[in-house]
Amino acid sequence: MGLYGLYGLYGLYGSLWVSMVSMVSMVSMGLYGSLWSLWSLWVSMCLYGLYVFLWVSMVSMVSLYGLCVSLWSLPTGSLFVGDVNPKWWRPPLPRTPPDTLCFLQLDIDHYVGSPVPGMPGATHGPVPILRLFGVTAEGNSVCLHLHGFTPYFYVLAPQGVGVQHLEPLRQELDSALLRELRGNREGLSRAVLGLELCYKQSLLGYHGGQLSPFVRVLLALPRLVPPARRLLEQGLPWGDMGVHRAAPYESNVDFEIRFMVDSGLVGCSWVEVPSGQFHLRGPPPGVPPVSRCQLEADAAWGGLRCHPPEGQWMGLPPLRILSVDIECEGRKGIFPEPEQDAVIQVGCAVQRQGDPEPFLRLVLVLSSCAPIPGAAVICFQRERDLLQSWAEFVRILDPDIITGYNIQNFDLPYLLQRARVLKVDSFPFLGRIRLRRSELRDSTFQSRQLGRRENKVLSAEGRVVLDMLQVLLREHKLRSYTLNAVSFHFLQEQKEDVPHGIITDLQRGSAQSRRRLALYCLKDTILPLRLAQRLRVLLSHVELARVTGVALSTILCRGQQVRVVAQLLRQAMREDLLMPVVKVEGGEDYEGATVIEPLKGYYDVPIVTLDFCSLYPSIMMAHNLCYSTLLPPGGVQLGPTDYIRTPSGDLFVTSGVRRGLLPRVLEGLLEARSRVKQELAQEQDVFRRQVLHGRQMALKVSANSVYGFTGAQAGKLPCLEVSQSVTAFGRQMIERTKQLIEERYCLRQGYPADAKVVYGDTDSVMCRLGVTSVAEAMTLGQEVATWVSQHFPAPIRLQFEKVYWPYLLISKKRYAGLCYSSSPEVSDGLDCKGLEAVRRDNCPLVANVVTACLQRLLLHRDPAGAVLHAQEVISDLLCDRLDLSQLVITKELTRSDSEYSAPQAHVRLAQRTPSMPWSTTCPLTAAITWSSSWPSPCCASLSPSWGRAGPRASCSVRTPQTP
DNA sequence: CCCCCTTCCTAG
DNA sequence: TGAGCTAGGAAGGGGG
Repeated sequence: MGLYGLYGLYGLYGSLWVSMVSMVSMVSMGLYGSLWSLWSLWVSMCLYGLYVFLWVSMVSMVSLYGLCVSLWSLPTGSLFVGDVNPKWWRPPLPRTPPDTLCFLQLDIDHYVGSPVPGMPGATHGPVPILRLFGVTAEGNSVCLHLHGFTPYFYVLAPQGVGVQHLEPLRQELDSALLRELRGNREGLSRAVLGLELCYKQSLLGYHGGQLSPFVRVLLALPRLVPPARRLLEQGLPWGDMGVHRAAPYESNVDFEIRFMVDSGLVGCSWVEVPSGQFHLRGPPPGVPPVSRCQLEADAAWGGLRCHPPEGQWMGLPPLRILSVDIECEGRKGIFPEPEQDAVIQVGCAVQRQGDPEPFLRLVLVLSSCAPIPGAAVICFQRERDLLQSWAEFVRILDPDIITGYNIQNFDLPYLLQRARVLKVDSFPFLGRIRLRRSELRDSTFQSRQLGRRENKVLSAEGRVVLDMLQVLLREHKLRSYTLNAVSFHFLQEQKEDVPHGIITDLQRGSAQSRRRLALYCLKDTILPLRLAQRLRVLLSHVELARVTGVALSTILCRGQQVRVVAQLLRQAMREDLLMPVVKVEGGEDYEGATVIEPLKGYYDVPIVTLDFCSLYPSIMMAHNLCYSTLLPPGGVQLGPTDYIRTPSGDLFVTSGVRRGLLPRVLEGLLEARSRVKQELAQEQDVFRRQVLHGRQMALKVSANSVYGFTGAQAGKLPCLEVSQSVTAFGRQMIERTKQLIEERYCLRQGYPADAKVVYGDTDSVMCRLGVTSVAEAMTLGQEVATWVSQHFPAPIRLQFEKVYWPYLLISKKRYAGLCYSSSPEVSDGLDCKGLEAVRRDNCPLVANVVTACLQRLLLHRDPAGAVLHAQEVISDLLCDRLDLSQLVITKELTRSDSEYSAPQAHVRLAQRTPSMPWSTTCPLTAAITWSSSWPSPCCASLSPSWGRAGPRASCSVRTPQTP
């Protein structure tokens, strides 16, 4: 009796709590969502009652603690109750609640909610609450609500401002803001929490180092920042100081970034809340949980401890990675549309980070399906049950990361839309917040580099969507990005052979044919997991998040700028420097790097390549180039040794006066890079080497993008003085290097020959030093590099990179050569830059022919033979590389026998190829022409000639436009 | 035929 | 309100 009483009481109590907590969420949901949430509320109420009942009645059986929490996580429906595989649950919670709350944070966001008693910050009205999602070392999922962190920004105050001016200004701004809040439905009573007078400096420009008065504007909600900034910028009365238009600082910093920077928290790091400083959500009198995580707690912002990702805090907990793939019942020749075409199968594979294999394979099939060993098959008669069950599966499984191939733009949107069409009300709740509807958002991403890219974004709070297609598009330049091509390239493994056209037929066939489709579907979930594993995608992205200090999801779905901003802010904060908000204006372009005029030709002698390592970062470090060291024209007067004039005419103070922020940031990145390179040198495992290589590349790209950030005119903080100084130094350096080498390494100075810089681009020079062997070239190259380096300030360093022999220089940015980088005996193979062999805007035949010709020329060292056997090359290609049935010789043209020209063979080939992803299905045509003029204006040529300097040759082929 | 523009993709 | 940068070759199109 008593127990039943408790049950009902606690059920009521719980439901009240849930309803209160859900109020705010419901505001943002539509009517439909609200209806659903009411229903869910009812279910939650029952479950909560049951949960509390179990809790109270089994207090002594502590081992059931985990089970209770699991029950609380039960899905809202009951489709699965009989089918739940124990492996689906996360590991149970430890026997006793944790003493300290320690976990790896994977995702950070914030929401506006009601204050929780006992937590810092406002005690009534809406408050911003940060939310950290993560996983403990034991593999339990965590949701931590952090209270008391306040959004803020700064404005520059007029000289002579005093604390007495603050309260009138606060009231002015406060009432202006509240007036703008139409309706003020949340009942905000105070928009401006406070103004603080502080003394800081702008990080833009050196102004003698004096501090200026700034006002720090603390606001009740992050969304008040833009209007507050606008009001202050437009001008408000500052008491007796009159109306002042105040320049804003750091008002364009995202709330989460602000929080991470201020807390010293980097992405994917371990955090800890000490004993007694957090309150686990749970049974009364605790606050009821709102998430699906196993552990949920509240803590004050100040109670969070952040462990730098070093030593024991470098590892990762057993994260759960869910890979998903769906099959649709498409109509003949029509791409599946969720408004019409059913989802017939959903494949899932789940792997723990660090495990070699998935521990769970599951496929949900519409209609019957024959069993599959090693995989669970669940059959459904109705599509809506299938969809609902999948969503419930996701909620039970509680994955940290959702992966797959093109899930971001296809599978997930399709499922969501299909569920909407079929009115599967409980479907779109895929995140970790119980009452939060998963929504689809269109985002356009535009940059000069990548062009315009349209993406869909699924909201699933607390889970990270990691689409392998997006990762590969960003990080690898491939000819084709189909899952099949990519798997073959990286795994030497391919998809199950099921052509698109027969999917519907297989579905409509028998249990056996649906089994075949299920195998195909499962394979498509396994392949992305294997790809991610082989390319160490998770590890390298985690590393990037840690290095640049932003969250994993930021790394995955945003650009380079936000990473630089985060690093800049961290550095600036330590020195009381503030980031101004600059206006975007379409400025004119600035001058970039020098490309040395190539001495075109075929070189049958060793050519030494020397390059400046991390040229632009090292220039910025060597000359202390930064926002904070820029001396504006007509600025403070300084002694002649206190500043430098860059080759572009801009002035910067020396590091003795003030060390720049950017040089410091770069130091951090490059030191991390050299640590990784040391590791790389000791690593034996092929694939771990690839990771480390990828990681050091990522650090290099991060360092290089610091320069790009200063030149990004549509960016957060462009500073062309910095970027044009960097490139101007670079231009000066490469000219100087050429001059130094040619003046010292010559006959007149006692060297065996006159050295010649035959080519160079941005940070590299290719030199003919007059030596006749690779070994000599390496030795002399080292010496030259060391000697030249002495002429430049640290950390600028010219290093020996490799030797080319032979070397074919066709034009700027187009060359090839046989490469020796470590051993003079063993070549590293052909290196080919800019030629059609490495370009993706031609059909594969073109690249193949060019590669074959380059091999003849550079590997077999037989330029004449390359032409004489032109037909043979084609025959080789026909036989070895291409399917004869796919090639048609449409035209055979003249064979010139003029004594001044090499034999010409004009052959027109048509090749049917699977189209490139961005191309249509038209067959591509390649015209291959051999001619004697060089460099040839022909569309395609491989043509040697003999001049006074010896043999010369060029090779290029093009694809004509498809008619 | 030349010149100038755009588009694509690469080098660094 | 979110987007790193410039140089440069190959090729097509349009205008003179």
